[in-house]
Amino acid sequence: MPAPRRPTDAELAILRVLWAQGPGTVREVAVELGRESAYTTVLKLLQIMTDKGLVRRDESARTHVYRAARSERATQRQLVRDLADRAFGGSAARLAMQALAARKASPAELAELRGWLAEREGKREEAR
Amino acid sequence: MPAPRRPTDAELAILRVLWAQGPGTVREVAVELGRESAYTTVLKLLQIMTDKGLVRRDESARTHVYRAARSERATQRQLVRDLADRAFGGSAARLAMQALAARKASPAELAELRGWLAEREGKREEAR
DNA sequence: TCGGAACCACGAAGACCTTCGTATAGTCGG
DNA sequence: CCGACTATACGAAGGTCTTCGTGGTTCCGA
Repeated sequence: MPAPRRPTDAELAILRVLWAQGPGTVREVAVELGRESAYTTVLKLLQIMTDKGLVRRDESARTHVYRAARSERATQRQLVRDLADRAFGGSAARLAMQALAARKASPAELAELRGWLAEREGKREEAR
Repeated sequence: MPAPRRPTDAELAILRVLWAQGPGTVREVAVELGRESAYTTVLKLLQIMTDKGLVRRDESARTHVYRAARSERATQRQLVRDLADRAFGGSAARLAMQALAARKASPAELAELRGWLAEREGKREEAR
């Protein structure tokens, strides 16, 4: 089995729809993507993604139903790890700081992040 | 001017060398990359990157010297923003949290991150 | 039953990416 | 001056990505 490649841009756009809407048909995905891409383009991509293992296809009905093979979280982690390796010397923390600097986060998001860090701090204390 | 595309994998590998070592010749970059790619491959990529505006070339000497056109930080920000848009609904904070969850950060890095957040908190207080 | 609508499979075009071989020309030691 | 070494430029091959048209099938309403 060759090394798993990361999803391409067009593939990611389709995965976003499947994650948000749940499993769906080619038409449903195409409609959701708007008139950006023709029906057959979406079809072709989904076929390729099936071959790659990015989505799974239910062929029991005439109109096939596709669903994402991996969760949004798992895919996000893969992409983040990949970017950390390619551009941040493998450091996820440096990536995280650049992310916060690159785009303003809402107070709610910052609070969530602080909570997350505090919790981790707590666990470290416990481990002593 | 067309929309600036993000650096490709091979381009990023070269940029990493230029950021770490400072401006350099084709040979210096090729050596630093190891035997992964032939000299002429690096040359070709640097020529393309020059056309794209990713690097600048000093041709005053016979042996040209290349340097990154944009700083490492600026490029990292662009990549992070791009990934946030493509896979995190535009939220850099969610990206940051996934990054921290995806790969263990060292205590030093976590401390730095806490300090960064605390400082931001301070600034927000000041602004009142 | 018949014609249109919806479906899937397939192929091919065009754009990029990455690789490297070959051609050509400047440089320098002997 | 000449050969070896270095440099740049260029072209082409082979791969991936994205797009969409065409063809063939199935379904369904009139």
